Amino acid sequence: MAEASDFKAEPPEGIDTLGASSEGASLYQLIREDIIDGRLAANERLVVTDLARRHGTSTNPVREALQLLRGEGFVTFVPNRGARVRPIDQDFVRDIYEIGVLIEPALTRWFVNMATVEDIAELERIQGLIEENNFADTFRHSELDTAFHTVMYQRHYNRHAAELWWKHREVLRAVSRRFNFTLARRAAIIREHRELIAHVKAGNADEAAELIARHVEGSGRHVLEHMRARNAARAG
Amino acid sequence: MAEASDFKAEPPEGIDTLGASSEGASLYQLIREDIIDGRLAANERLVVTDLARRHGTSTNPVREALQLLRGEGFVTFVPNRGARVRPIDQDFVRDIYEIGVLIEPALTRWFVNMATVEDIAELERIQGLIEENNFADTFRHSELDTAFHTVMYQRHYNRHAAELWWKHREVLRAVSRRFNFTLARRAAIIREHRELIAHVKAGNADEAAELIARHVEGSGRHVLEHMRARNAARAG
DNA sequence: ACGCGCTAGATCGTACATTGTTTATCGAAA
DNA sequence: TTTCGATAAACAATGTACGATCTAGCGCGT
Repeated sequence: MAEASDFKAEPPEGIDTLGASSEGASLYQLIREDIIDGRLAANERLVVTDLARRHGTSTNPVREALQLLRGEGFVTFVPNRGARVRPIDQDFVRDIYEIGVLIEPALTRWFVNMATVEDIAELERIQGLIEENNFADTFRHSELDTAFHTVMYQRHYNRHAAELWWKHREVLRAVSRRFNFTLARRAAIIREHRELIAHVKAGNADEAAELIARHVEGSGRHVLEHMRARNAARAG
Repeated sequence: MAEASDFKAEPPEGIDTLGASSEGASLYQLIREDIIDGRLAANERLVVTDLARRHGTSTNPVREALQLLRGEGFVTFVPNRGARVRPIDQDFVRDIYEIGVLIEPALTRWFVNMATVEDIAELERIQGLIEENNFADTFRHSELDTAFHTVMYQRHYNRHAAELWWKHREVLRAVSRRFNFTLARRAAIIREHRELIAHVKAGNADEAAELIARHVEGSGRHVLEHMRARNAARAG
């Protein structure tokens, strides 16, 4: 985590992102990304035979991948009628952001009290990269922003909460990648990140937590506005 | 929800508790309960062939059930080495309670602002049954207590949060069923429930939320103390 | 037009082949 | 004799193929 070119977002340690089997792993990830990135439409049927053919395997790995996705909430099942894509709509995104608003402040509070000099240096390094990039490459920004928050939550003792955050984050990252940042939002992100670092340095846990709550809420509002606008455009 | 004998805890609407396939459904539930109730030891290997034989099916339904459980976090997988039971230890329970402390107040706040006369009547009815039972039948208390909180969270617009709460609740219900309630805890539960109803009636959302936070935290502390004691006894 | 039955297609369960891992046994060296 | 190492055999996970069961959609008959 010291290379200047290192900006690929990594999950917090101890969280298994891989699928079960060698074949199943890629299948799981492929289908999942197809759902999150919107290549598979909402409520679309997931026919096992088709997926198997498309990915060049037999049906069994597909079935297991679908069950895994079901457990994670990305597909729904009706007995004897197969699987469907759970729609990642505004409600879904709103729900996730609201949970983030509740959980992230607590994670942040802990981080502020446990942050080392190296942590702060890492935060500032990533923040430097974020400002250097300055939203020119939105994909890169997305990765950097995720990395920024990962530094804070990575080592939290509540692995369950960290895992939850990461899973939500993966969805939101994919969703927000579809939109551009408004100028107001860009400014807010830079400002709030700087403020956050200042709070961490000063050890102001409460202020940091409160700031994160606003940060996440602002981020959610921003994405939801975009989704709403796009939906309106599509409908009109 | 009007019969006096109705005290079986039901999940909030819109949450699919059933497994995928007819056979797979029961398999999923059986294995899950074996894990939660502790009949399957922590980190125990889950051999597909064994489970299939034991439940009188072939391996495929077992594999799918395991993947489903993996997605829900009850089972861990290592490629080519199969599945293991994720230990439901003190850390796990603590993590879940801490998330509850963060989420439930928000759910409660919403409920207080949306509660109908019928909701309050239902709360009072269940509370009456709880006090009538007075912890004589701990299983029954567990169900009633779950029903009490379900009334509050059932119709929350954030389905994701409600679902999360329910999943956590199912685990905690099974864990806490193993222990008896201390007298202090019994008194606290009755008192806090009554207080909560009063807050709901008065429309004091903030007070109710704050009370729930304490309620959940107290419940968590109680269970964790029991677990700690049992572990100490086992080790000594 | 409406209902009934049939057929196409998909899910679900079983059986089997393949691949990788673990364990036990045997042999050689210390 | 013991210990280490290699090899082989048992075992279990993963992938493939197939048959049974269920659903849905279409056409036919009334």
